[in-house]
Amino acid sequence: MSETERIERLITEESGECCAADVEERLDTLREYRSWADDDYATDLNALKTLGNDTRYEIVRLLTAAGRELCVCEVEPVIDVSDSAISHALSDLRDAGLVTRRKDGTWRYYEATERAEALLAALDDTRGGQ
Amino acid sequence: MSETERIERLITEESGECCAADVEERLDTLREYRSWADDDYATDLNALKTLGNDTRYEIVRLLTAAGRELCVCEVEPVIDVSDSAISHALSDLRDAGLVTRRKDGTWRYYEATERAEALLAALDDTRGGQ
DNA sequence: CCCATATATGAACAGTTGCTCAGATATGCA
DNA sequence: TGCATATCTGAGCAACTGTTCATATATGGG
Repeated sequence: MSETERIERLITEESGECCAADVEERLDTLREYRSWADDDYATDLNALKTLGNDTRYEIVRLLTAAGRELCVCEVEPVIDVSDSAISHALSDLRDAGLVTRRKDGTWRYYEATERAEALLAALDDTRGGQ
Repeated sequence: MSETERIERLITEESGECCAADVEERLDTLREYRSWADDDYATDLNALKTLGNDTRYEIVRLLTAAGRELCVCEVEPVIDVSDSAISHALSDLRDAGLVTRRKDGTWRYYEATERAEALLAALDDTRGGQ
């Protein structure tokens, strides 16, 4: 059973009839839907991948809840992994465009970006929806 | 070097002075930031984990671009993994609250939820921001 | 009731990920 | 310039994930 045949069967059930051209048209339309901007694709997906991890998600929630930049040493007492893991996490988050970094002496201050806040807000705004 | 000492040093640099009570207060505030709703936590994180995967992300983008429910057999010709992988992906997306399913005979129609659309919109709206 | 079709499920295995440990930078001060 | 502190980096390994293959379920029609 080829996929083309299945689409043909589907269209037949939907509209009562179906020719080869109908199948091609449907497939073209579907392929069209899939062709979104390729440059953004990797970046966007990476933002989701990066935020979709306990440690990194917790850090971003913390930064957002604080509503201000936090020093690495303020993050460490609250998040239960090693200092090294936090440093790795912050670095990944920065690469993903989810936090920014400011240097001040040996201190490093991190703050959630608009993008991170928008993603959390999307979650907050759609809770309980089906 | 304990974390408490580092916080003490930070506060001293920030405000010129720091006593033990200042450190405790700062730590309490930080811990407070971290105590968000625990029920939602797992659900929200799971939504991000689930969407942060090539196949599943592509499927959700496809459904959103289509702007209508799609039959499984319409998803399969466009996404380059086995039928089984697509079925697994759709099932995971449904568990995560990112798509809904409607049965019609042997066909299954899937559609992106508000939550999925909100997350994609958050990405779309914050592109190019630092 | 039996068969064909559409989709779902489970096991298994390769690939990826996230943690910790050890050590490397980098900054400020004596 | 040498030391202490704050943070970062890389390697290594255990744990997790995503895919495929084989098989199961479910629905409709003859």
